[in-house]
Order: sequence, then structure tokens, then C-alpha cells
Amino acid sequence: MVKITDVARRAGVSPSTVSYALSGKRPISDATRRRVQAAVRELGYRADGGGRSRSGARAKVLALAVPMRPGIHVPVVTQFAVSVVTAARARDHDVLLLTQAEGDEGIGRVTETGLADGVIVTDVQLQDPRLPLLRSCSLPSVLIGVPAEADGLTCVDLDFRAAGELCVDHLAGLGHRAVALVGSPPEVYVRRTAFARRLVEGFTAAADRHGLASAVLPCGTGREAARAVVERLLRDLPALTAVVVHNEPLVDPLIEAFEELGMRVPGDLSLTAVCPAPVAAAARVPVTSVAVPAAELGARAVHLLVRKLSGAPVPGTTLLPPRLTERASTAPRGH
Amino acid sequence: MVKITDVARRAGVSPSTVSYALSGKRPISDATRRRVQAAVRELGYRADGGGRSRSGARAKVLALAVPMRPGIHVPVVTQFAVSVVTAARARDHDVLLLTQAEGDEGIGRVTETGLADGVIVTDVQLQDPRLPLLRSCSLPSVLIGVPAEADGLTCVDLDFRAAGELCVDHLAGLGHRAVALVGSPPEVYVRRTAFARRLVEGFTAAADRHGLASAVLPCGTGREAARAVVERLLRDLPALTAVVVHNEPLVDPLIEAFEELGMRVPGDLSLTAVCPAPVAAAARVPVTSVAVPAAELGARAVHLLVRKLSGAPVPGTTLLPPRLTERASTAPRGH
DNA sequence: TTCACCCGTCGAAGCGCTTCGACAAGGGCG
DNA sequence: CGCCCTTGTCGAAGCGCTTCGACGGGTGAA
Repeated sequence: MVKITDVARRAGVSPSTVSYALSGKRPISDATRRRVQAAVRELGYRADGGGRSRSGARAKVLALAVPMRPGIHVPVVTQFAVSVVTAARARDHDVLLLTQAEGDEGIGRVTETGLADGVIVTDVQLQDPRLPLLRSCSLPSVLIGVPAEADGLTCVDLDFRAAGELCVDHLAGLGHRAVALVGSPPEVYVRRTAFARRLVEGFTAAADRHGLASAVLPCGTGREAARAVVERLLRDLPALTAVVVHNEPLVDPLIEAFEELGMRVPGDLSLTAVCPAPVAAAARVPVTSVAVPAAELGARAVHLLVRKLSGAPVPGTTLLPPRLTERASTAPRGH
Repeated sequence: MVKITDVARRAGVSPSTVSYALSGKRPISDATRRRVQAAVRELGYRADGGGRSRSGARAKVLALAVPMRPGIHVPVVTQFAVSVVTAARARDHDVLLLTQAEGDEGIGRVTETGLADGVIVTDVQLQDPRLPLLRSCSLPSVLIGVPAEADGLTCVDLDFRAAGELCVDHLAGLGHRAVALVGSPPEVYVRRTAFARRLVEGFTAAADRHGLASAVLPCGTGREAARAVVERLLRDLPALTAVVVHNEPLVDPLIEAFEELGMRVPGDLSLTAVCPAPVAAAARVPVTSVAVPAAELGARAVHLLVRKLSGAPVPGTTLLPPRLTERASTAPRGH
């Protein structure tokens, strides 16, 4: 292993000069800097992470807390992870993966031990047990998701409230008078997952504002669950002509269930989804949707966290405005 | 931050004794050990990762290389990741996530800098460009997947060759005389991904052995792709009564495509899948399948890597025997 | 009783890096 | 022309931990 003293010898300077030349924390003459850089290249030098991290410097590692709870949609979470890693690498950081395996205190462990410099927290609940931890140890963090009390925290998310409203606005604009929201599995709401709750709020508020009849039903995954929910909806809300679905793996089964019961999409029923664009586009009937920009959220989270680590000021909460893309699943009421 | 000297003072011993008491690398009397442990608990001490790794010890971090290439099935990969993290934590290690974002040399970087002690490599191809790297820098590694040349490497995988044979044996035993393998997307084969190739080998060998007519077709995802493959199959192999599918998201569309063309499962067509058990069980028709034990593979990989790090000898290649679970999608030929 | 040993513990020496204070050389100013 | 400040570099002091060699006191054997 080639170390900083090797580089120093090769460049004919002292180790400290090498360190300064590489970090730029003190002025170094151009000639020296170039010699150092040449030596680094020739020897293939790489700063040892261990050595760096306890001289008060950063480890250049971000932790990513991904509680793989039941009811979440795996591909979305994976997209977060991948985009976080990619964005982190672009900023010369690595990513440590934390799951729920060891409970919430993994977050504390990883930063207290200096393994990671900061943490990105996903799947945030309105009252999240991890918040006190994040607040107390004053450990740099960014949440993907917005809890009920976001003071003093840095959060990024799609504006799910606005997304809910946008869907209803669109459907109301098409003349629909009765809409339903088919949501995530019940456990997601029981946990009070922030984004799911916010979407319901927006949906309900917009439905009331437009004076629409509305219903909200959580729904598990699978054909049977979809069928059951559709039957229940048609019973409770016979005038139903529009549905918003916020449950990725349910989009196709839901369309099937409606069609089996004689309602064609979009002929008899208009459907909008809140899901990643590829899911919406690949559905049985391409679905008008508000995209969940998982990749962008991940990248933004990294960006914010790195800025925070460098001491720069960062905004409290960033809400990405929802954008609705029309596809084949929505039509004016009565064709 | 509480450090080892604090614990030492509190326990009335020297720092080195604390270190030994915690690591067990030298005998420490029971009384002392207990006092140290008490002090650790009371003070909430956690060994600083930087300090540790700087002094030549291990960082207790494993890197997980997950190239998110097109054509792979995301939930399976995620299951690997989650099980790796869980297993690693159980052995007091953390996991650093590497994607393809920075190319193959991320593996080298992460270990040379001492950030990680070893690496778990997934999505192994028969001629994998990462192999020379793994061999040359003599860096502890475990592959999930078996390349063409596995000498000197530690590999874990499902025995996909045997899995392919097992499926065909099962179908042949039911009296089927013409079988097809519907595989992963073409790009997976172009890359010469090890497990996909092995399955084809096993399938073909067993079909030949049983004297069955057979065909192998790669297939992309989506309803249209499924439909196209089914039409092609029925044209090329009109006597077809059995199919093996090795493509998770295609299981349902494939069943649908066959049924739309008038072939009922399992009445007219028997289907076996090679996929994780939940996928098979949740399909439109519960599918007889050989399970891909993603979680177990991940856990085993961690186990092997940790043993390797501790200097213990490890086996070269571990192939998990396939196990076929009968469900509703297979029946004797002609009912 | 003595000697040799082993067990349990300690002190000190690093690990590779960063950073602080010092210092030599050079330039601008009075 | 001398003084002081700047600029560029160096030496040395740690960071918190592990680990090596050493050492005191107890035990078993002679």
C-alpha cells in the first residue's frame, strides 16, 4: 500500500505539504502542487480512509437508512438507493446501507463511530421515532419525506398533498363527480407514513373543494385485494367514474378488476396514478399519472447533505411540485 | 464523545485492558471483564471506527457490489442487499453499497482506501471483467454467482444447472414430450450472465437426455413480449405442452398469453418457474417452481466473507441444491 | 522453600493522516 | 536600508485504537 510519505519522498516534499497540496487548505506553489500530483498519479496513491477519519476529518461516507418495511414498494426504494449512491459518488462520497435489521439505533451507531458523516433517512413517518435521535445528536441528516414537525430538519419530498389535489383537479376538470382514492396497504397508514397521509389530505381537500363525492380505501396487493376493493367501491359509491391509485403494484390488477366488472378504462372509468413514470407507462392501459421522481429525490438529498457537511446553509424543506402526465386512462365523463 | 480511555478510567484499568476485554484477543479475568462491560454500558461507549482502522485493524465494513444492469430483476437484487446487510450486522459489520455508477474500479478503490475489508460481488458473468481485479489485489471477496473460471475464488449460488434439469425432469416425469425455456431478456445472455447460461445448459442437457423436443427463447418484459414469445413458440413447437420460465416479471403475462391463445394452465400447458417463492405463490395461477433463495445466498456470502477475513479456510464454490415446490401450474400431460 | 511458568494487566509504540505553529525567503513600504 | 508581513514549506503533535513486549504475583513442581 502506497502512503502519503511515499508520495512526499517521490515529490521531494514533506508529508504535510502533500496533504495541503491535495486538500488545498493552505496555499501551495503551482510547481510543488504539480510535482505532488504527478507523484500521486505515478504511485497510484489513495488516501487511506482510516487515517483520514480520525484526524478530525470526514470519512466521506453517507449512511442511507432504508427501513424495508412491509407495504413499501421495493423498486421505488431501490431507485432511491441507486440514485443516492450515484449522486454520492459524483461528490466523492460512499454510501453505507442501513436497514431496519438492528432497529433505529443503527443511525446513531454509524455516526457516533465516525463510520459515516451524515445520514439520509427514507420512509419517514409523521411521528417518526428516529426524529428525536436526529435532532438530539445534531448529526447531519436529510430526510426523504416530511414528518409532521419539520422544524430544524432538512427534508426533500414530492409535494404529495399537491399531487393528491392535482389528480382530483384533473378528474374534476374532466367532469367527474365521484372519485375514489385507492391507497397503499393499511399498514402504511397505521404507521402514519408521511407521504401516504399527505396524499390523502390533498385528495380529500380537493374533492371537498370541488364538491365531489369521494371515498378513500387502503388496499393490499394482489388480484383478490383489488377485486375486493373495487366491489366495495362500486357498492359504496355507485356513481363512481374516477379513481386515483397510489399503490404501484396495484395499478394493473385494479384495471383488470374494473374491466371484469364491466367498467372499461377510460370509457366508463378514468384512472390516475401516483407512481414512477415507467410503472404508469407500462401498465395494461397507459395510465395518466403524477410521477414520483425517486431518482431526483435521491440526488437532491445527497446534494443537500453534502452541502450541510461542508457547513453551507441549506433550506429546511424542499417540496418538488407534482407534474401530471396525461396518458390513455383518463377521459371526460360520459366519454 | 466517549473514548476508550474514559472507559478505562471508569473501570479502573488501562486502555489496553479495555481493548482486550472487548476483543477477547487476550485472556482477561472475569471480574475485570465484567467491570469493563459495565463501564461500557454506563458510558455508552462505542469504538471509533477511524481509530480502529488506522491502527491496522479491520474497518468492519463489507462492500456490496450491485451492478444495476438492465434486465435484472430488481426485487431479487434488493433481497440480496437486505439479507447481506442483516447478516453483516449480525456479525458486527456494516455494508457499503457500490453500484455500477463508477465502473468496476469502485471495488478496488473501496478496499485500497481501507474503507471496506472485503467485497461481495453480485450479478457475476461467465467472463467477468471484475475477476482479474479480485484475483490480482488478493482482496478478500465472495461472489454470488459462479464465473466460468472459479479457481481461487469463493463463490455461492443456487445450482442453476441442476435447477434447469430439475424442472425438465419434473415435466418429463409428468409425461410431457415437448418443453420450452422462456428466459431472461436477451441482454442478459449477451452479457453471458453466469446463472442464466447455466440454467439453459441444464435445461438443454435434461431435455436431450429425456429425448424431449425443446426450444429456448430469451424474452423481454411486458405483455407484448410475452404474447410474441408464446406465438413464436406455438409456431416453432406445435406439440408444446410444458414451459419453464426463468424471468420473474414475466410469469403472469406468460400465463395470460397462453390462456388468450386458448391454452389453459395447467390443463393444456404445464408451467414451472425458477424464481423466488413469493413470486411463484402470488402468480395468477400459483406456479410450481424452483426457488431462488436470495436471502440465503446473501447470508451465506456474508458468512463466508467474514470467515475469510478472520483467516479461516473457506470452500471454493458452494452450490445450493435446487428444490422444486409443486403448486397448481403443473399437471400430467393430457390432464 | 525455591524456581519456573503462566495468567492477567500495563505501558508504550505505532497506524496514516491532518493540522498547528514555526520558520526561511522574498517583497513592499517607510 | 531595515522592518514587517506574506507566502510556501516543514516538523511535530496528536487523533483513538490495537498490539507487542514486559512485568508482577500467584501456582505447581521439585
